[in-house]
Order: sequence, then C-alpha cells, then structure tokens
Amino acid sequence: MANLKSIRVRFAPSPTGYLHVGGLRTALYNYLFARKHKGVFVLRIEDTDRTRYVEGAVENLIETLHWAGLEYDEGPVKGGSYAPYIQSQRLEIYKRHVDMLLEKRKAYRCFCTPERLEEMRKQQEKIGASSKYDRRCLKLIQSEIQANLSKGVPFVVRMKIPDVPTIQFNDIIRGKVEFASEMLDDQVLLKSDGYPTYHLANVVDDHLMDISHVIRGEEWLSSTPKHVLLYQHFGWQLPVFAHLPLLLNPDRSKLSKRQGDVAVEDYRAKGYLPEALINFVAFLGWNPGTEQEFFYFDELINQFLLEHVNKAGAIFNIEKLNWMNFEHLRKKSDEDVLQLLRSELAQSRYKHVHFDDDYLQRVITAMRDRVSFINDFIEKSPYFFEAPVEYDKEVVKKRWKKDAPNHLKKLVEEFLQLQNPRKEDYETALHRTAESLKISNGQLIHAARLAVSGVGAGPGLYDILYILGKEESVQRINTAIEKIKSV
RNA sequence: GCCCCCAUCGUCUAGAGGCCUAGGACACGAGCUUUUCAAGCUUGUAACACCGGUUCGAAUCCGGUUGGGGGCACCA
Repeated sequence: MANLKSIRVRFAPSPTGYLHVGGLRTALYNYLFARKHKGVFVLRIEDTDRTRYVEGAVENLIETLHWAGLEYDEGPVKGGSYAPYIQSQRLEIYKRHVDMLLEKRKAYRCFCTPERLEEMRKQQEKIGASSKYDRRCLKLIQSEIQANLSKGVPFVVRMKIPDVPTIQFNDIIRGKVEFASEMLDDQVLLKSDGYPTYHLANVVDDHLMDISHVIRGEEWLSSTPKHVLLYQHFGWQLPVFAHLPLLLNPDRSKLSKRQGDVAVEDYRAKGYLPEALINFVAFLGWNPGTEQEFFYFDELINQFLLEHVNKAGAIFNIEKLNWMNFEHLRKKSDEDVLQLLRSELAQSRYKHVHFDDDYLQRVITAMRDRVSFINDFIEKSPYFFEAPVEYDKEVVKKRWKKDAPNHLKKLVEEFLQLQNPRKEDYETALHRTAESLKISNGQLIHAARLAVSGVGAGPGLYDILYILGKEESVQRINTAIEKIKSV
C-alpha cells in the first residue's frame, strides 16, 4: 500500500520562462503536503519539448520558488539520490523503458508522417468521429518494420491501448473516476527526435523517483487513464492521485495571460509580499474548515489537508490578495518594515538621499494603517522624502481660503517660539493661534497640511509636523505661502 | 462534436440529512470615531442553477436538465 511508503511528492513544471500562479499553487500544495507528513518535496524539470526551450528558465524558476519560500529537498542544482532531475538528461532511461514496452508488445513503432496524421484527423472530423490514431502501423509485419528501420524512416513509439472495457482509478479529491478505454488514443510515448512525451516521462520518473502522491492540476485528469495503463504495462504500483481544481480568469476560463498577470514574478515586481501571496493562493481551492484566514507558513503546514481541497475551480481575486498583503504587511515588525522600506528607497528616485533609521521609523508608524504595499510609503506620502513640488489643485480650492497666508504666518510665528517641540506642542500652539485669530482649528489644520504635504490626505497634521521637524515644517509653510499665492 | 470534471452571496468559501429564517472573509453601502485620508468598531445589501425522486425532514443523497470548465498533439 502506498501509505506504508514514505511520502514523496514532486512539482514538475516545464521551464517556460516564468512561474505561473497556478503552478505556484500546485507547488505549494505539494510542499505543504510533504512538510505536513515529514515527506520529501522534489523539483523535477519537464523539458522534453525542445521547441519550447527557454534560456535561464530553470534558474529563474528556482529563484522564484525560493522567493516564495518553497524550498525543495531534491532537484536540479541541489541534487539528490534520484538524480538527474532534469528530464532532458534522462533520455537513456526513457529509451530503455520504451524498449521494454516494445518487447512486451505494449507499444509499437509508428512510421506515419505528420502529414498523414493530419489528413486522417481531417477525415475523422468530417464524419464527426473523435480523433484517434487509426493503428495503421500496428498492422505492420516484422519485415516491414525492419525495412523502415534500415531505411532510417523516422518513427515514433505509440502505446497500445489494451482491449479492456474501462479504466478506473481513484482520486483523493474527486473519488472514483472512470473512462471507457475505447475513447483512448494510442498515445505517442517517444517522439521521432528521441525525446519522450510527457505521458511516458512523468510515469517513468514518478515511479523511479518513488513518488507516492501525484498532486497536479485538473488539466491532467483526462490523460490519467493513459498513465494508469502505463503503470500497468510496466507492472508498477500506482501512486495516489490528487487533481487540483484550476485557477480561473474573472470570466471563468483557465487562468491565462491577457486577462491580467499570471507570472509569480509579476506579483513579486508589484511589491506583493511572498507570505501574502502564499496565504492567498493557499485559499484558492482549500480552506482549513475554521474561520481563520490569516495564516503564516507554519500554520498552513500544520493545518493543510488534501481532503479539504475543493473540486470546483477558483477565480483569482486580486482584491482579496491586496487585502491579504495589507494584513501581512501590518503584522510585520517595525524593524522588518524598515528593512523593506530601505530597499524600496534604494530603488526609488530618492536613492541618493539619506534618511536615518529614527526618521524612517516615525514615518512607518504614521503610515502603517495607510499602506498596502511597501512602495505606498513613497507613493502615498512622498512629502516625507521631499518637500512638495506642487499642491493638489482640488485641495487648494477647498482648503486654501484667501486669509490662509496671513493665518499661516501667524502660525509660523507661534511655531518659531517652540523649543524642541513634540507632537503635543504643535497642537497647543495651533490651538492658541486659531483662538487668537478667531477661526476654527480645522481651518488652520487643513491649510497647514496642504502647505507641508501638498495634499489633503494622510496622517494627522501634528504627526507630520513632528516627523518633519520644526525647521522643515516652517520652511515648507513659508514656501507654500509664496507659491500658492501666485497660483 | 466526443470524453471527463464541476455547480452555495459579485468573488474566495463554511456546510458531509434535522444545529441553516444558510455562517465567515474580500468588495460594496450606511453609521460611529475624527483636523483630512486611512485604520478600527457597529451595521446593511447579497447565494443553495433548474426539475424530478428518496426521506417524517435535503444546500446536503440519487437521476435528469441547464450552465461552466478541462481534455481530445511527435505541448506540457
């Protein structure tokens, strides 16, 4: 029984150049399952399509998985006792196994040209039949095969679908699944270039690598009977299958480019935190059965259960991901946020400006509840990093009455008298000014905010003043009096 | 077209025959708080696709219909 063996799972992407979020979800579930059961998480590269080879794809894939926190136990670069983990380096192995099938007559060589196959399909389509190889080459006699071989006619190897009524298998997520074998095509196992197809390679490797559970996307469900047959032909024990529901576009089609970002790298570049993306993606098709939604990695490992994975596809909902990011960001310590902000600043237009830790720490405290992303600190409150370059027109119209310059002059006078003012000192000074001018605090506050920040929203005015400091604040107010007057 | 899978608020989902006048979260609306914007708190709108059956009783089981998705390559 499979459950007596140790748990070994794999994530087996093809190196297309980037990691799809659906792939991330598949990798995550495999990873969680492995960790939860003290098993092994294998990374295997399925690069048997030479026409799709992308330079640097494997390195990028590994780096992205690393960023997401999904460290594999065995795989390329790292190695392991089942190496190599890159299929293009295992060609001999597949060849050997194909020969075994050929010998057992569970597979046969097919010399049909692509042109003939296409013609055949056209005919089948015309009469409304489902497209299946017509087995012409199965009828070849030994001498004909030998003749073709010696002439060097290119060929593929096809598996022979046996004459059994149905093929059934069990899926952890879907239960019993059954296919009529007459619906199955004599699938190509070995291409004419000597590379295996996915179907052969994944079965051979999963077996040789002692994979106990095959956890993959639902798009593989239809080809699973062919895989089951292969296991039977080889006389191997079946792994446990679990076919995950698909991730969908807002229009419910399979998640794809075109309808938004699908690459994990895109989300990384946009400033999403890996823990937020992981938390969010984990919930696309799975839930812990409780009302907890905020999860750290360890908690996910603890609570993850394949049995709690849904059957229906899930739409990738950006709004909730944004909320997740906000939640994860706000739960981070000030020190962590400081580090993140520093690296963000280092890539920003302020990269040559120096800010000390205390200063940034105060900015962080003030802005924490107002940001969902690290770069929001810069985007939403640039005034903490440079004096306002311009003043929001709408706000000027609404908050900058014609008396504003005079009022602010008075306020500056009051501020100038403060010694090392704290937040509260600005407050009392402003109240005093408002009182002597016989205007409301609000009037003065709004004008002052506009003067120091250039905008109408943000942390409390006294916080801004305190963070900026007396000198800078006064200078900004004076500048505003000059500049806004002339607007 | 054929095969397979799926079907609860707009979205992610809880629900494994009575606990459901269907719960939570995101989003949206209202209110409170408030110097602004957020945050926070309170609160509202909103769903069992449809039709039959089984049962004392069905969102939950069965059948069908409809709808959606996936697969039908010398791609993975």
